[in-house]
Amino acid sequence: MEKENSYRIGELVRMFGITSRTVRFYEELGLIESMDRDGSEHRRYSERNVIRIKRIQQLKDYGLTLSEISALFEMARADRTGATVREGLAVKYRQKLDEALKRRAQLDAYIEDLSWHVEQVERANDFFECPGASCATCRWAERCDVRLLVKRPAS
Amino acid sequence: MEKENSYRIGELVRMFGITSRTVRFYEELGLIESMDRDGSEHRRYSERNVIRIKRIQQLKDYGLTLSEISALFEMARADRTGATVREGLAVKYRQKLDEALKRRAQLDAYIEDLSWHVEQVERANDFFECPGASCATCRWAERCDVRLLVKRPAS
DNA sequence: CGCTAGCGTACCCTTTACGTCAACTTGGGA
DNA sequence: TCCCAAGTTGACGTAAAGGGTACGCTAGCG
Repeated sequence: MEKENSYRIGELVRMFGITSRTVRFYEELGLIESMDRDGSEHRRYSERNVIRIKRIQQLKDYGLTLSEISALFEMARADRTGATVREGLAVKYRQKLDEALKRRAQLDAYIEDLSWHVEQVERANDFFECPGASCATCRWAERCDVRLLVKRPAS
Repeated sequence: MEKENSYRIGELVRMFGITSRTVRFYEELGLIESMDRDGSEHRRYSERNVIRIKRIQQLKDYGLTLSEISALFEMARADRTGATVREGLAVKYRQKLDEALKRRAQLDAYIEDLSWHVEQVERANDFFECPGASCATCRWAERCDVRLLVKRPAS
């Protein structure tokens, strides 16, 4: 069996476009552990570690936090068949998907609202400054420095 | 001219469903200032302050950060005609709208991707654990504890 | 006068995913 | 052998928008 080749931290940095701080941070969290540094002071990483970092990045891309990822890894250590972990992952994915759908609904409403307001402010229907003493909206005789947005009528 | 009526901080709390800590925090940031406390130790707020808080909440709802709001207020202090501020506001709104549109595009892609993955993981096509020695994806003879997600094929 | 809810200041804490020193130590090429 | 880029530990900082607590003072009503 040939010697497993190993990477130095800087190589990971270049591979993934992350910083060495990140790698060490992941180690702190127990997400990865470097190979035995036997004697050397410098960390060495196996192919396995590389894959693990890729995995972390993928899960991160799908919206899992590092602590969720950590929990999954923890699970994996106890459950070598993978069934429980897969179940947990499915749950997480569904959960993130639900959240995303909810976010999208909110975002749509927000976009609609905001585009209406953009139009208003460009037509000067929405004042930031009270226009002066005769301002009908304000309840003060003198100038005021805030004025409410025109409320978007329910369509 | 009748005496301007004033509110105590607790009243604002009840009005807006915010905490007194928040009100004082806004004061710290210079977003609002209470009326002159002349003599009293307790803050008093005018109608003006009330409107201002409403204004802050509206701008916050449209995605402006407190520091952006602060910058606008700062502008308003210098520019009493309102033209510059309105311009600034329009720019901010457009900017937030653009960001929102971009976020929505990303979110849509994310949702599509993730729903595909949900399906995969439920069909057990996406392993968290390597299934064992015969695993075709892994490059090691022994078990490994991470395996890459199946990559979603470009449709 | 006395009570107590309300208000005051001042300080640290939260979350997430690292960034940024500082001050050394080490590894590997010339 | 020498040198310097690369690596090390450890501590502290950052953003955002307040939350939480401690502990003391006050306003205003009966």
